[in-house]
Amino acid sequence: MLDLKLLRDDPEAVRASQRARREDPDLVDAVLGADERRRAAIVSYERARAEQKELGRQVATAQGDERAALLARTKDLAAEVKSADADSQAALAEFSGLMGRLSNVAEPGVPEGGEDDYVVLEHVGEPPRLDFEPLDHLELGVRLGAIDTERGAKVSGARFYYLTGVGAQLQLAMLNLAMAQAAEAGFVPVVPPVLVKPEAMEGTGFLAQAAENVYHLPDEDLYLVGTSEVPLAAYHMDEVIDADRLPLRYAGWSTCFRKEAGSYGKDTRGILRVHQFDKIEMFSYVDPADAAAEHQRLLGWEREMLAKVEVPYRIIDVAAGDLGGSAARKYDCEAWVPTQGRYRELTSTSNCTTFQARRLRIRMRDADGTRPLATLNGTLATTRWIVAILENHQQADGSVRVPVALRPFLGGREVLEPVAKA
RNA sequence: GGAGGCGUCGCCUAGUCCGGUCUAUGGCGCCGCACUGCUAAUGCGGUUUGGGGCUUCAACCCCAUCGAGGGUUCAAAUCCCUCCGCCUCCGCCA
Repeated sequence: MLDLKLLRDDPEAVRASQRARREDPDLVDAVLGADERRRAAIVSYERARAEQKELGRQVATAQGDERAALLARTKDLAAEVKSADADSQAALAEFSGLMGRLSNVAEPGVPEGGEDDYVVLEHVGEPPRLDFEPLDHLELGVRLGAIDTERGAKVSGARFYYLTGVGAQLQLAMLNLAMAQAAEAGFVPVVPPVLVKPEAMEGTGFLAQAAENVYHLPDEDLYLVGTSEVPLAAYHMDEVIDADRLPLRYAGWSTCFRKEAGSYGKDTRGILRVHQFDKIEMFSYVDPADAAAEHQRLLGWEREMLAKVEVPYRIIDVAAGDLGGSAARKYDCEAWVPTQGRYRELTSTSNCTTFQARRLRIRMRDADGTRPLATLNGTLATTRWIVAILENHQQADGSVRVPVALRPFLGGREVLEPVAKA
């Protein structure tokens, strides 16, 4: 939810942001109009209700004819209150519907434009110079006995897979390494629920543009989360947090589910784009004044983790039109994938400012009072990282060198060797 | 899954049977003030949350809020319905 005060005080700023996001700037005026109508309706209702209450007090003590007369008057008032209440509820529903469609205001400096208008901030590491024809991650995964997409499809359908043997161990090692790093940095490790109520999904902004990618269980009206950001954000829903407890940092480990609607034919090979994967997600609750700095810190922890798996990557500043509704700014780290000759997203960190906190009613309290805090999130490791690790560390004989930091989590193993086909 | 109990403004709690100054009681905690060598104790005042009005600010006023949402009624913490959560017992089962 956008800050209504900001919207009232500086609608032009919100219009500009909507334009930069390639969303409808006229929505701003529609929301402001609905806000006016809502306020007027509230005033009418409160006036009628106050009168009704006053008369009610008199009825309570009146006797005889006086009481009968009062009752007649208050009967009419009851009808008035009822209709004023209906009006204000309708006005509120209209307002909320429109307000909910407004995206967060992009941070100053965010590149304008859409998906392809990102700005590359930095390159880290060099793509490996391979003096042999590289195999792609699936070919490598099959040879290592690590990835089985055929059986994944047999059992569950397209975009499902089994991680087996060293594949399963590699994923566990990577996730454990990430969780260890997060814990070291002061994050509270969390294994959250992955089925959540509509309120949690709605509050984090995933039932807007991203709705088509969300799995829903209609019998129970529960949603499968596409990221632990959802349960980590909703964790403090409806709470007021003392400022001296901030920042609160959580690292969630969860399986993530995405329908990948609209990506037919894209990345169908291997485990780059799948319906189910595992992820370690960092999530921070901070004072809004500290949000931009926290965003940089999250990016820093992502860089630290990427360095540990020794893959070359670049950092991009995602353009306004590609931010998603909740984020004010988003940085992605994209790893080099040798067989594709391009960079692919491994992490994404978003500053959602107070947008999610308003929807989820999460506030902070300090000497200045109670107000919404800021939430931020960032990826620390996902199943997809296996793609980059296998491809960048492959050797001519089809074996894969294990990055040094991962070795303790893989029983000291330095190389993953091909196995006979199962 | 079945039966029963419970849910009150930080925590505990009165009120619910029998609707009306409930404009929600009291205690604890917390904040302010007073008193007091310090601390403690005591006294007085304040202390849910959200929204609106009026305001330089504060004060003040109004509306909503007794798990959530409906309903009955002139009037609901109180009566009725649905849902949610917690507890106890029974059943079932990884």
